[in-house]
Amino acid sequence: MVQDTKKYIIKTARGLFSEYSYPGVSMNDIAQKLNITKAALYYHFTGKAEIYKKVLDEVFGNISAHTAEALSEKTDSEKLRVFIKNYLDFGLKEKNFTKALMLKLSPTDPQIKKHTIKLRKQMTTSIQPLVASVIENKKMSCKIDSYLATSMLTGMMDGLILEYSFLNKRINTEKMSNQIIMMLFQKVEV
Amino acid sequence: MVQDTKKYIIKTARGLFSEYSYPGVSMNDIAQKLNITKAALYYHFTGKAEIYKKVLDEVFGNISAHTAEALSEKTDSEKLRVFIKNYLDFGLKEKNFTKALMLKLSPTDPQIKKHTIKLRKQMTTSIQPLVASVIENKKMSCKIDSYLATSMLTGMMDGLILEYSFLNKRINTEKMSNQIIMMLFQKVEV
DNA sequence: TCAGTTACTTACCGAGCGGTAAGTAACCTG
DNA sequence: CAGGTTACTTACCGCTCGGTAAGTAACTGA
Repeated sequence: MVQDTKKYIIKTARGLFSEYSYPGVSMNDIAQKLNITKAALYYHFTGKAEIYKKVLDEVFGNISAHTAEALSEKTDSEKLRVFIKNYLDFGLKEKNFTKALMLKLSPTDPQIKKHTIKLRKQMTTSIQPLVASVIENKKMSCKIDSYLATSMLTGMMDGLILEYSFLNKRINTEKMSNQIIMMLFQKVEV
Repeated sequence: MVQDTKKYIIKTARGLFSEYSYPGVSMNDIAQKLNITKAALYYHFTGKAEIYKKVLDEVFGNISAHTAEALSEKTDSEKLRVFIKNYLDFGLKEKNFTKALMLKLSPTDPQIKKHTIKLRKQMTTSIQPLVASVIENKKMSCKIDSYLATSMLTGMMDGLILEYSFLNKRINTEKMSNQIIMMLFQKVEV
């Protein structure tokens, strides 16, 4: 059962990367947690970078799924609300990981950085139209570029996730997502 | 001239930490850039952590100065605008540094993390009253906690800084600061 | 039964890390 | 001019890192 072992390695690695970030996790750490030797990891993968990339793919797969779920809501503002909530929930759960590392950060390996940028761009592209339509429908007092607004939204969410997990604060994502929408798009939803 | 050498070391270390982050810079890197040996650094400082802390103090000193400058403006909204612009300018200039690392991130050394939290809290505390008054005066459609709003503001700025420097995008901080105010506080300033 | 593959382990490598002990030139002071 | 201090350098330490070569049980198919 090669695939099972591989999947189990990825799963374990993901947990560690999520908790301690890429440079904070060694091949030995991963092997120890699996009760195997480091060399065994090199039987299944070409190296640390490959494992990390596979983890990244999985994480972005989850984000895509959450985004798709949000986009299946009825109204635009509801789509946005669910997207924000899902993103916050996910980011806070995957601590050091979705949080900061994969999104941006210490790109020691240029290939990993490239891969990350590609995946992240996919996500941004998928929600930008939504942000654009929300901005237009909500009659802002002044025109705002939808790309910038999307950056502000994702930037703000990332920033908040970083802030709260850094300070180990509790966060009510339900309330928070409503307040973000209220602040950014002037739409109040009790 | 002990002090001169020390200051020069700090200055050089700051540049490197800013560019490559704490774990990305070794004592050898710092020494090499100064054309001295690694051991010489240990003559002046107890270790890497001490150098980093000194750098952190300097950086936060700069931020405090910028904040004070902003707070000396006449109107609240102008204070806020200048603060945001200064913060963005500074964050983008000090790349990997103010950007992410010192703000939050891989706190291998718990002492450094503690130090960072303390310094960061100082900054937040100094602008929260400003945010509070801006919120109140701008008659939002719904009450928002000033602490949360401050977190959203700083989180958003950090997020944007991260985003733009990660993707190596140019950024017009003048325009950006106006748009942030517009989005967050419904105040337009051409 | 026996060769071949699979899924590992044991034992190692060289490089780089933070940090230190000992030595040494240059200077200042009595 | 001796003695001590200052500001270093040379040479090392132990450790961990990512990665590899070689060996080995367990299973598989002819």
